[in-house]
Amino acid sequence: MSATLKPRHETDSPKRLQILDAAANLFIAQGYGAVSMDAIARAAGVSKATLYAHFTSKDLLFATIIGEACRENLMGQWLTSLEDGALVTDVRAALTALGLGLLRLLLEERSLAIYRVVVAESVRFPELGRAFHENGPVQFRRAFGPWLDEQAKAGRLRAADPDVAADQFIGLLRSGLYLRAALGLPPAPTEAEIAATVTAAVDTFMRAFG
Amino acid sequence: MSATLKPRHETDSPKRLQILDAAANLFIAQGYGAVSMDAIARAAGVSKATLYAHFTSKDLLFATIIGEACRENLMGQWLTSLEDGALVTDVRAALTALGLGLLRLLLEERSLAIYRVVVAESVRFPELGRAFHENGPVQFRRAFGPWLDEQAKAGRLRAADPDVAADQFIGLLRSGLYLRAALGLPPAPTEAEIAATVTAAVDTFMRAFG
DNA sequence: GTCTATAGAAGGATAGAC
DNA sequence: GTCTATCCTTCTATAGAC
Repeated sequence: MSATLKPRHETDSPKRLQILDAAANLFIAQGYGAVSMDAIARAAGVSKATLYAHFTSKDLLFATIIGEACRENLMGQWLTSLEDGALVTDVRAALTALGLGLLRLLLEERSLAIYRVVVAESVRFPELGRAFHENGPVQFRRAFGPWLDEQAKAGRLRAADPDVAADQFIGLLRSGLYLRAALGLPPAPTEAEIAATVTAAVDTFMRAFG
Repeated sequence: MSATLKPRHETDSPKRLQILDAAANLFIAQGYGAVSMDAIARAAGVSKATLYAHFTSKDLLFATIIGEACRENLMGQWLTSLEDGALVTDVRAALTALGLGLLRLLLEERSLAIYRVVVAESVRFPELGRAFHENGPVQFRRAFGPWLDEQAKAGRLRAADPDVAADQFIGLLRSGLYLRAALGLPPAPTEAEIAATVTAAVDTFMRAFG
């Protein structure tokens, strides 16, 4: 339950990488309780003894893998789109591009699966909740807030608390569609629904802060 | 896995009610995988044989209990506040009262625990996702939408798609605080934070739809 | 209906050979 | 490091007595 959390390295043994990959797929898809160490060993093509030679417990393996999944930047990659030259002065276009990228990412099956696992196990594994929060909302605020301030200084947006505005933008994006998808309810979101949700979110945001 | 789902009745045997109560507390607090039938029997003060006499499988017991928890109206009780006479003509006050009631309810430890369990298990138990969605967002739309239409007809709100507006109001309420609480991250939300979140949500909503 | 006792399977973790 | 084989615990579910 307490040991060193080694991140993944290219120098890691092939077996270790096999274990990490197999366990990640299983844990992310099925959660902690539904996956056995037997199943992981089988999927990784190693014996259970080898598995335990690399990870001293199931808890440690789980925390390592899901923590790493959270740190693989849920949102960071999309924030750079705010720096796109053509969009700097067109607030609505910038928000729409950002919103589309973010919502598509949030609705990917892998993102949803990580969300389900983290929400389910964050009580027993508090470090997972912290990692998810830090790499999701917190990171978004850190990048989006300054951009909002910049736009406000340029007179293209009303001055407001940037953290609140950032949270509300995410909240608007996650309205409606997201919960349905997180619960796995059919029908799966269509690209048209995603676009409509983003448009509605940007409309509301611009009316409030434009 | 498939059997008749009997709801709770006053005519039910005391043992059955003991089982339902004990199992509900355990499942809601710890989820499906972490709770054993042994633990439920112990907490209910009955033997495992008695437990199985009432519920033919762990799956059935789990689905019965969580489904019932979803149908115990997560939101319905608060929608009546919209009919409060004094608030009919004061849109901002009505939204603030509604928002406070809803957000406080959503942040209760029991509501959060149900959310965690449903999100975690809705893939394996699709009926739970449906029950949660139907008794949460869908029911809210059904009550909030007509109220919005009414306000629009009275000229106190701008005409807009009531479903979208209802979803966005929930989205604004759940921005920031809610995810942190769902992940169990300290510090626990204070009443001041709740009030500030509601005020900010109503502000944004009124700027967009007022 | 309710209990004690237990079957039968699967779980996490380890010993010892190579 | 890696394997096979196995230990011990815990799990779901049931048989049989009252």
